[in-house]
Amino acid sequence: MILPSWPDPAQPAPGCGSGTEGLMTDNRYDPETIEAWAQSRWQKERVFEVDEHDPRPPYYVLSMFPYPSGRLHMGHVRNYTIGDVMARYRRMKGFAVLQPMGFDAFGLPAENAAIQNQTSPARWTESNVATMKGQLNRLGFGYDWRREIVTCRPAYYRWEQWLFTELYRRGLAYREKAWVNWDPVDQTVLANEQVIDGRGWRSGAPVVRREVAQWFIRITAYAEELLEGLERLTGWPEEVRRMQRNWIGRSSGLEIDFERMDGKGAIRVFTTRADTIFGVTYLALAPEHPVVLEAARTDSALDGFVKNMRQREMREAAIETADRQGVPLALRVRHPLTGEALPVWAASFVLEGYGTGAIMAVPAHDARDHEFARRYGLPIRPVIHLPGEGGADPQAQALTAEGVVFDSPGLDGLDSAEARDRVREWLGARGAAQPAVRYRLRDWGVSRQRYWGCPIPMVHCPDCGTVPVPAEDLPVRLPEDVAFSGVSSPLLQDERFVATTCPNCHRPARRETDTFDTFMESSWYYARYAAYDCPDAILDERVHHWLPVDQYVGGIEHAVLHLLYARFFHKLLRDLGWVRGDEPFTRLLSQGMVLKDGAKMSKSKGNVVDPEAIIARHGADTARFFMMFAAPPDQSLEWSEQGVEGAERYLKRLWRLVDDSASSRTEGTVDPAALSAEGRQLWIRLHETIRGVSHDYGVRGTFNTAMAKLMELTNSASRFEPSAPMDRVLLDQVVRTLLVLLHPVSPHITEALWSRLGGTGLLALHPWPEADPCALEREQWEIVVQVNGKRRGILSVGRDETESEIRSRILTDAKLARHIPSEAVERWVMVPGRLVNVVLRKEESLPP
RNA sequence: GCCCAGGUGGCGAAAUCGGUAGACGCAAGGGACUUAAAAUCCUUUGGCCAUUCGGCCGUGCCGGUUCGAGUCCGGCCCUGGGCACCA
Repeated sequence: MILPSWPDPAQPAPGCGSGTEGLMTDNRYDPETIEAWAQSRWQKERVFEVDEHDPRPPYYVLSMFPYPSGRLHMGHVRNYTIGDVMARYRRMKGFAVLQPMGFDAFGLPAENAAIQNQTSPARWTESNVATMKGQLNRLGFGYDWRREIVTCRPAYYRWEQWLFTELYRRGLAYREKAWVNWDPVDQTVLANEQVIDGRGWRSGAPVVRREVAQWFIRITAYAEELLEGLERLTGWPEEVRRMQRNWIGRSSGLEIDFERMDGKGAIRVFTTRADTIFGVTYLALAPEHPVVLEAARTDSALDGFVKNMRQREMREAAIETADRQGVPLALRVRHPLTGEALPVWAASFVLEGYGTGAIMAVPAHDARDHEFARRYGLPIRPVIHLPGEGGADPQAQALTAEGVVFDSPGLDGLDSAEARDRVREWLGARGAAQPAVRYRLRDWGVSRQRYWGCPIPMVHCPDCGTVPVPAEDLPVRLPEDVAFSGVSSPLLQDERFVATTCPNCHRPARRETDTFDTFMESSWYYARYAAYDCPDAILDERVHHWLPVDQYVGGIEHAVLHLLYARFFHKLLRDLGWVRGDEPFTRLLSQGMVLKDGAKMSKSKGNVVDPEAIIARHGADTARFFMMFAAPPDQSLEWSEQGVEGAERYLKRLWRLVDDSASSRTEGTVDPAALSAEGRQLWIRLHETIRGVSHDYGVRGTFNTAMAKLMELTNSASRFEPSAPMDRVLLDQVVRTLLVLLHPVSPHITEALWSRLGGTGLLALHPWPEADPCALEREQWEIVVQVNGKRRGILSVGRDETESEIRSRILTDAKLARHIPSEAVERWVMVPGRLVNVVLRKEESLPP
């Protein structure tokens, strides 16, 4: 028996890839050696490097880039394996696949680590980047590393700064004093998206309210488009779309003016229930509402209440749902329809940031208004009832559902929707109301009082005010040799950074010391990969070749943070003329978490499994195989050391199959007519596997079922004993096809075995096989025979057998017929190729 | 409280369009090989009844539609996730 010997990793085989030269004669499966060998082959052949001149059609696969925390964790391994499998599959399908990788390198952990380890955030970060890059390569992921983006490098962030100044010039970025979420541990402001259950998303500390001057980007200007665009994102999981829909939180209603009886103008409220306007018994204003603040100056009780509200923590505000407090103002307003004088209250449950910060309270039909009214003895006036129902006592409980209006002159008998229309017409005609659409979504606060982030390119000039840094002066470099002591940003004390001149008047001025929220960097990196080395602009025409991303892969935890911001930035870039199309990511796969003992892996739980240890023990191919086999990609995956061993056992079995079949294989073309009966079965199975696996990879994205099908075919091939000469040709075909189909998941072992079988070229570039339709056209089926829906047996049926032939065979089959008294058959349900159900008349069914 | 997923053997899971429930793998039991162990191979494995042929039950619970339901419909329970004073 002559087998090609192992290629020597030290002397990679030449491009033609016969792989016959080399020194190794050992037949053992040694992952470490073959993985290094395969990786050096791909690198030498530049398999993963693509550009826009490639004649193959483009396909862009992107996995969410990691924060360089130091080492990869299992979540990364899963995420990037899914991405790599999709990329390798599409490459074999003939696409020029762009799969880039980079690092989301700004962020707070670098500052903490720098203090702990007496190093600088820059050095710490860059060293982590190097480590993690090595780990990614060790796993065999096929990235075009020429395009690498490390976001803390000026070549990248200068364009982020430039983009921000453009937005500023267009009024899409602005600075404003605002009540913000302040994280007292991280000493910084948080966006609403970054507050989870009243706590900072990273520190976990209770967030407090503070009024600080902040930079904002006007995401609300795109709220409608961001919402509407979700409808067309059919390649996204419904779950993510729903979460974004909730987050944007559109509601449409009416803004209504209530005239102040002191003659000083009006208070404007926002309501979605104008149909209840005759049920209004008071107005409630947020504690931060300007009218409240003004009144508090001369009202000490009110002033105390306002100060108290300001100090409460966000979390308490959430818990205190039941505790609705308020203080009355010495002010009345006029009801716009009845002219009645209504009291005005400052109330804890009204939010300054939503609507107009003021509501018309209808205690009979709103649970919050109701509780507040009961607590302070305010009147409750029902104006809605449900048709055909006596209904509960409106004094005891609010009726919040829509219904039919009563006790409302001019609206009586109308349903809620009709009544709203009429109120809008009445008040609109008098200029006392206008339709309004409000969103839960707020403008994105992007200022962070941290050091390790992208400097906000603005200068504060005593004479000219806030001035953007001109494009030719960008980037504003973040000084990297800083003295690092405590929690506050070293930029505040760094005169070399802060002291500058005004770009306008050239007199001394001060730089902005806030840095950007790190979600800024990840909002546009997908586009920069396409124009990674463009030196004089943010992007260039190459983005039109690659964008949008065909397949994006990442964790569900970014459903409303990163994925909403990136969609927003894409629209900004589109409106500035840099990209085409409305959405950045056509298809999205949200992969599930990696669990151990039913819980998310974390240091505090002590259940972390280090990917590097797994690779050292079992090899990258085994790790990748297990990740794909153990669960569908969008579900959580339970880590199992025994499962990993099972995956390794499978790869060893495949290795042995190639070895063992060496003497019984013959190269050539399969002629189905010349196969033995068993050979024909295997041939059919081969082509069914090709069809099934292709469907699983390309359409369903269920890699676990694809692996199961490959294991079945492997088992069949191992058991197969060739009898006809053509059987030997078939066996060769099956073994080779197995390698091709498994390659996206376990690329190294398959590349090595391919080389060993004398396969031409690199398997990584081998065309994907097509199933032979002749093999899929079956001549024989096993169909199930049921009697009254109960399975009673199985019957082998030929393609040409008629229904009546099948029926008579069932009635004469000894095992089946005893369940069927022939005179009792009521009807035959026949599903071709599937089953036959014999339905008996009830009273004549046989007892067991 | 509102919205959304999910609940299938001892475990991870499969069943793709309403048509054989448990593919594939893990674990466990039995056996082969071995002086022995590891590795590997063969074999059994949802529950109950039966010496055998075989039968009955079984996809969270209760009901319904259907010749036929893990899959569709109604109600409920549990787990996980998202949102949560949004007017």
